[in-house]
Amino acid sequence: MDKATRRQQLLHHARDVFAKRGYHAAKIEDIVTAAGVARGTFYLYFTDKRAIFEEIVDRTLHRVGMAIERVDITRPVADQVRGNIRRIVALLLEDRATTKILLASASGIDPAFDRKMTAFFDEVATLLEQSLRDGQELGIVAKGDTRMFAYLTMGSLKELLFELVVRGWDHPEERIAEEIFLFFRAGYLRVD
Amino acid sequence: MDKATRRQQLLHHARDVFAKRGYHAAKIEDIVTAAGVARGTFYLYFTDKRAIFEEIVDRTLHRVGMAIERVDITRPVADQVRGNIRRIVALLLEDRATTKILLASASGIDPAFDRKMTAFFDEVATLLEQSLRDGQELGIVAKGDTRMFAYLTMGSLKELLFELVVRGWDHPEERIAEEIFLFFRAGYLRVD
Amino acid sequence: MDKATRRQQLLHHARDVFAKRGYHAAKIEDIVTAAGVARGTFYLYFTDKRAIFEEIVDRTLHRVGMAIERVDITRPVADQVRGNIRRIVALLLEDRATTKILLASASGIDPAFDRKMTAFFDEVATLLEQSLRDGQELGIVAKGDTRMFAYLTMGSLKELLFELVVRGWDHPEERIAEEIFLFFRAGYLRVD
Amino acid sequence: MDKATRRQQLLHHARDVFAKRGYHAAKIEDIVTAAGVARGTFYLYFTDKRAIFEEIVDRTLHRVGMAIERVDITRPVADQVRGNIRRIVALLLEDRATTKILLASASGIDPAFDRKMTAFFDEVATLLEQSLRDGQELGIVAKGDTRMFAYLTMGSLKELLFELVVRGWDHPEERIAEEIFLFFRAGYLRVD
DNA sequence: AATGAATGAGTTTTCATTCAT
DNA sequence: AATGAATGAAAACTCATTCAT
Repeated sequence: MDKATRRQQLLHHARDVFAKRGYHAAKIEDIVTAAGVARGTFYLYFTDKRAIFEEIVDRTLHRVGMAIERVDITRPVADQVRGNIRRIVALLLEDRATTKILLASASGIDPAFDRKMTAFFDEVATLLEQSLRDGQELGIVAKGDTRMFAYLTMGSLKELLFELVVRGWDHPEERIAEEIFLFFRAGYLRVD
Repeated sequence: MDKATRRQQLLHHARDVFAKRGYHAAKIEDIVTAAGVARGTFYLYFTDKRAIFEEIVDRTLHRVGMAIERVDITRPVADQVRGNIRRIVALLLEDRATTKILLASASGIDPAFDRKMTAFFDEVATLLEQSLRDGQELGIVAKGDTRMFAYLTMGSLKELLFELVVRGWDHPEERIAEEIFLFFRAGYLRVD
Repeated sequence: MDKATRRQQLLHHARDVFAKRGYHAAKIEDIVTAAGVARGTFYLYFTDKRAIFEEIVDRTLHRVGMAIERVDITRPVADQVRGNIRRIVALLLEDRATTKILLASASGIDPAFDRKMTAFFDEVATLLEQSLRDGQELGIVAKGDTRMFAYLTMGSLKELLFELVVRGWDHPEERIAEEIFLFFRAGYLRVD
Repeated sequence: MDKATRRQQLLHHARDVFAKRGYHAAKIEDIVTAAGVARGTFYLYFTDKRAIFEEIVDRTLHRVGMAIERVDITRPVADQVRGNIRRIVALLLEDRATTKILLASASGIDPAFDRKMTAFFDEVATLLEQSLRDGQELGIVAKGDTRMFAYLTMGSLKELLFELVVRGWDHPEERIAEEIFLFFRAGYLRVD
């Protein structure tokens, strides 16, 4: 087994252990047992527990970052928004273990790591906010605080994915993105 | 100092410590130092670290539960919904330290505790879902999966409060509830 | 048992363990077993293994430093030199375990500690050198490199004490200082 | 590269690593990296870390042993003593890395090794003592404890070389032996 | 009730040594 | 012979909890 494969193997099992137990309850022992290697082997590939956790999280954060495309307001907007939602949802449902880690345990690790997560979501919020501002100028986004819209958007997505992935709520995957889109477009309350 | 006051004092300081450091990084030592009592005293009032954490969380969960009133569809709905949002937001912004704990560290404690948090949000989601179903029958809630609406609702609220409380985002408190209400009523996207 | 006594007890047993095994072979386990306390107790009194070792060494280094009196050249010199030698020898033979540590294991601990030892002996050498220079001006110290005389002096003392303490060489204690004095005064070779 | 050369290469680099870091801080990894061989290769040539260290030390101990010639009292003594000092000093200044190991880290390795060092210096002390006894009979060594003279001699030499090699004290090499000789012959104190 | 010293289980990490290739 | 990945024993250190005073 070559180095890269062994690394993958450790990442793979670590991901499962973190998803199952959470960061603090996950012991190096659990990871190496799952991977079927000796304790010392772990430290040949990762400097410490935090490093492997960070790598797992980073990889997916990066993919999520890549999945979000800035909305081009010179083209039809609806499908671009739908596309963004769809890509994020698909990506996060594809590797449920990592999504679980991301949404359920990637906080309270240590100050530096927490800052990193914060920074990521800040970045996404800022990206989103810019699009929303562009949209307001074109009249395709309602008036209101765009930062707040951004948080409301992220929060609703996060919670939904959390329920789907962490709590195993069963909902037809293909309809998720569309329903979220509709929620952003028209809310659900029909009162005056 | 009588028993009840001493308990309060410990709860108070524990809350601050948990809010500042998170559950795992918070040490009993930190709490008793902050409270100005001896280490052993802590265990006269609480069976263990988890117990005091749970009590802090429970108290607020309970208050949040109490703040949510089932919408009475025989009366005008809009203000009842507004009221629910307002009460939750007010309550959670009133004790920011506890809200911080609730939204940033109350997970990954241990399986039993995690289940309890899950159960609480399940309960809220179910309550919300019932209201949404009632609303659908009356035509004041859009068609669609009510469970999903419930999650989207909770998620957006949680994220917003998280940003306000944990990250210190500054937003005029009095307008928060109204803007959330509008978001649920009409979303923000104005595309076809 | 009060804190100070417990500290002393740990210092006492640690000294014996370090003297017997040397720094690296001495385990915290050995120390706490010898002291009859739990492992954690050790860390209530000392931050780590190095800290207790340093404290043991420092205490004696300090006493040795105090024992050396600058020779006052306006008064008869011989007895002052004798006094210095006598005090150092007496002090180091009084607590043989610590002297053993000082002469046999207080090196190779870590760079910072090694520098500290170095600094101490440098200081002693410098003190000695100054006295030797004063002596040269008065004609009671032979011409020659005073730094070298200082090292030769320290080295001969160190080795002798090492043999007495570490290797258990038996030599009448009361005559040691006088014989060393004679060695510095006249060497032993009687060749031309 | 043949076996003998590879061995030499490992010994050479091990010596440098031990000199730089000391026995305990020197890692096998450091040695093989310096030597440019694989970790496993090390164990083809040496049974363990101690073995290579011992070989480095032994080699020089042996050369020092060889350099000391028993003083022949039927011939002029002064130059024979001078010669002994000169040979030892030259030999130890020639390979400063090994001398550093010998004087700064060759203790606290393990009981067996420590005994070996002890035994070597015992042997030298005994050799020296015998010469000193012979000398006393001829009247060319002062009265006094010859064992003590032996230790004082060894100690002064060791410390001086330690300062020259380990601490980088700069002193004209050609004069060292002569000054030491003078020290043994007449000390430096000129008091009554 | 209050204290705070003592406890020791639990975990991470290091690194000399082994061994399959 | 050479390699270097794998091993696992060993040790330090932490901290929630207990308990004698």
